[in-house]
Amino acid sequence: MKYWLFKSEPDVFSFDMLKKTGKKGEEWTGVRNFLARNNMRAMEVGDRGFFYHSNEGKEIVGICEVAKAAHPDSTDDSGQWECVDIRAVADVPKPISLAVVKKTPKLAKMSLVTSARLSVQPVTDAEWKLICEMGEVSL
DNA sequence: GCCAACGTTGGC
DNA sequence: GCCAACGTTGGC
Repeated sequence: MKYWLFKSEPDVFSFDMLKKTGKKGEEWTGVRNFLARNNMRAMEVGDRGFFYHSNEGKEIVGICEVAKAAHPDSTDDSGQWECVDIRAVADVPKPISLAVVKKTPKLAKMSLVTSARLSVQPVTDAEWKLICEMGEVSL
């Protein structure tokens, strides 16, 4: 199983909104970045990801999972962009802020810090474990 | 609201 | 195929 991080502005699409979509989840449309697209192509159903709120909050607030593998993005006319479906799995009881990530030596080289503008990022096993511990996530 | 960082585009 | 210009993102 691989791990990922999905970034979203909460006033556009928040983790609460994802939770409301239930088991079916939501199409993660609108990604127009090649690296992010490649990351999504590498995803498999059941892969897990962090849900990060940018701008507002700037913290990891939830755990989600890939509900559907990469497929054409319905909001794209050119046919070159794809998206996956994700669904909410659990809250992060103690959200992990960007400031904390930066202050934690083991997390300081996460993509979240080094590639701030990438909206879909890979997360390593070690980073995943540590953040789940720090956030008191129960899965 | 500003500005730095970075991806993308287009001219050569 | 390189590189400058431009647009967008996101942290502060």
